Amino acid sequence: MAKDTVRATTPARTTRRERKGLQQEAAVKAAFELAQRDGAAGLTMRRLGEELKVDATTLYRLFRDKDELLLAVYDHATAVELEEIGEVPDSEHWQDTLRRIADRIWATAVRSPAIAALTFARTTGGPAERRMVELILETFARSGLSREATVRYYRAFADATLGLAGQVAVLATLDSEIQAKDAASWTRIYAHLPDGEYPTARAHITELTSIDRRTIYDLVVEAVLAAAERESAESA
Amino acid sequence: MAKDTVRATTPARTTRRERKGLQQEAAVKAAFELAQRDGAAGLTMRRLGEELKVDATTLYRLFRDKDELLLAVYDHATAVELEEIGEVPDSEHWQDTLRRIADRIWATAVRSPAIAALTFARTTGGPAERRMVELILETFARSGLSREATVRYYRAFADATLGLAGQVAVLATLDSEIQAKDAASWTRIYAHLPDGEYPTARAHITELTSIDRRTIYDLVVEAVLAAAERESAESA
DNA sequence: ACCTGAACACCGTTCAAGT
DNA sequence: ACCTGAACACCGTTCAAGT
Repeated sequence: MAKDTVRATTPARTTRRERKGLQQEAAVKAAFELAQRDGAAGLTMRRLGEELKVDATTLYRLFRDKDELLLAVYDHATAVELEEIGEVPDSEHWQDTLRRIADRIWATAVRSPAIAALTFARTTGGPAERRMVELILETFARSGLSREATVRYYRAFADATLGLAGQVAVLATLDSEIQAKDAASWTRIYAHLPDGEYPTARAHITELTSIDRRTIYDLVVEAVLAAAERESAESA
Repeated sequence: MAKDTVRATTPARTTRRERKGLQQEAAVKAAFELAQRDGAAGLTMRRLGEELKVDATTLYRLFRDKDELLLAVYDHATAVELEEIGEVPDSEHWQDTLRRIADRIWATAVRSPAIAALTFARTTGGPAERRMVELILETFARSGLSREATVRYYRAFADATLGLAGQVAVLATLDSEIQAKDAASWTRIYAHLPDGEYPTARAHITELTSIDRRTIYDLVVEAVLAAAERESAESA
């Protein structure tokens, strides 16, 4: 519990900047846990202040506004991802590396939907994001793609994974009542409509109700990897 | 200007249900325009009430809550998309139909970012959404895929396009200051770092700064279509 | 039958005042 | 030098009261 680190209880031999850094770290950690526990709606400046036993307005000396705090929290989540991905063995095929990365991005969205939902479309500008960019670029570059194509596929991979993971995250932050409604939408809508109205949807009702989001995520990831592979084979 | 339709100024020969339907329609249209004009943050119940010259709380007889209103607005946007897509000629290749659909989904996100950002991860349950589902399913089914694969690719296509379009939409709803920061992030971050730190990112800096989001969108769409084509060729 | 408006329980953020 | 707390300008939503 480093809760009180936001207060000036640090020893005298730290510079102002170091102290501020530590306070930010403590606030980010607390915000992360708060969002985890109480969801996106629970992460407010007042509640975070309470958690840190500090007046909410004090947080504005640590972060310019709530947005900046959110981005810092998201970068923290990315740092965790990177740690889980760990070292990339030299022998690992570039596609397998990307599959592992995609898997961790998904895991973050499932574990921390509140944070992911709030920031999936954003650039954090933080150190973890930079390392992640470097890793994905490096990996596509290994495939033998041109510089231009490497960047194109890096972006396709990053945006598609974050976009799809963002959807699950947003959904997970909604009321469980709405989630249930969303999950049952196929049967709810099509099971009780006149026969002629949506013939194709009705003909596929079994398949529509049984497919899961992770399958779709993997399908899109594989489609992007396959396209990259084909393009690198062509240029070789 | 059908502004006052929310008030009970309709002739006596309409049932209560018809009247409510008209009022809902007028509210949805006004909400759509309000979001267009003032952005996501501008679409509040009070402001919508003002626009319709009705007390904000009156809207709660038309929609259970703000979420329900939002979904109705999103369904309205989907209806516009469908109109723009128009009839699908029998001669059109299934991939070209899907390209046109993807293009209109993108257009909605660019034109109505506030609405798209608020609802891209959601199911509206409305009539336009049902017709859209029917159209996309129908089109994939034309490719000769199995029932199971048709549904798989329908979802991959729909989720990927909405996810990516959702990202541009969310970005477009942010302060223009933040948008500029986001757009310039590559040069801002990597141009001023020590040489050894992110070698791959630095080596790709020109390409990273020049790529645009629409190129990435099209790349992902094409990757999904190519995967569908290969799978349908295999099963044939 | 329909609509209003006061009220509740919140938000993010600013800034003068305290220690 | 640092932190507080009152205050501002908002939210979505409920419900008793009006016409």
